[in-house]
Amino acid sequence: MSDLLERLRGRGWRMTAQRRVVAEVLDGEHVHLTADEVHARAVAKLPEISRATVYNTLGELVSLGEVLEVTTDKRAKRYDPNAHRPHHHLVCAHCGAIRDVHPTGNPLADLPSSERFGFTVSDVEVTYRGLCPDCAAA
Amino acid sequence: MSDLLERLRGRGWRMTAQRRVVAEVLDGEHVHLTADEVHARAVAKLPEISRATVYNTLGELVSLGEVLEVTTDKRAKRYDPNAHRPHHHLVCAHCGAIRDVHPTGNPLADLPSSERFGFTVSDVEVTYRGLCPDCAAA
DNA sequence: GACTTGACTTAGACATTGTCCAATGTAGGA
DNA sequence: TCCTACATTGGACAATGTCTAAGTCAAGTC
Repeated sequence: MSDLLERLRGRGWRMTAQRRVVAEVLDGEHVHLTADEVHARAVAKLPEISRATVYNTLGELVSLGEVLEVTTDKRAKRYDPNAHRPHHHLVCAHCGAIRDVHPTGNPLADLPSSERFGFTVSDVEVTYRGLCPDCAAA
Repeated sequence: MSDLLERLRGRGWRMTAQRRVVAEVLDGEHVHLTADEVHARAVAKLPEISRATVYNTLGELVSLGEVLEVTTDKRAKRYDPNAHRPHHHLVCAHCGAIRDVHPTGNPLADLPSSERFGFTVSDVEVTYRGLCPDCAAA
């Protein structure tokens, strides 16, 4: 919970009301919010917070590795506070619903060095696509 | 080459100059173009083509399964004409360079049904991230 | 070849998402 | 308490994509 705030303080973050609110919004939610949704919820707690600050703060949280950026669709980036447990995503192609999933296997190991073209590969993002039960029924 | 045009005609596409140009641009390029880049190249061949038409046509090509939509970064969607050979992507986190890669293994098989939450999973997109040789050297 | 029709294209306004900047405010140390 | 560097603000701006009304044209029909 406020583990997050503690960690941030420990990293030399200057603690402002705005940053606390953004961290709280992410910390309290186990969903995948867009920047705008984060802003909307932050405004509910602190009406004068600006959009630029939310973007800045999200960017900083991402650089610090506290939050993951997920780009499941063409629209907005989404922010996933569940950064400390590696996982991937399952997205409904119709309604956009997102679930966290934990596949077996290790995709990084599946990329032979002959297929790496000299890149230093550090990360892999797997997005499964399909229809959620509701959309499949419709 | 004009296989693509033939297939499209066979599917009842009304063949217009604009659609032919967009199909040619994609067909001739083995790279990953953004919608705007496709538009720029289409304009070179047919100056009066409009942005809306390029977007429409790209959308149709994607629905028909002739072209893949790739969202490797927050910016623009990219269009990959290599839709008939399944592959994944390796992206440089610094300069955005993209390479097609062919990992071993089958990520779809790695998602147990207990992790599918009732979804009908039909597709998987794997994006490896890292640094390309040039950016790693810098 | 001319006609007809409905699908296609166009230009530009609009929407969404994200970035940037100069002016102002403030957290935290001295 | 005061200072100062860092953070925030608000609004302009940029990039990407969507929508619409009006005009255009491909392809079938005669």
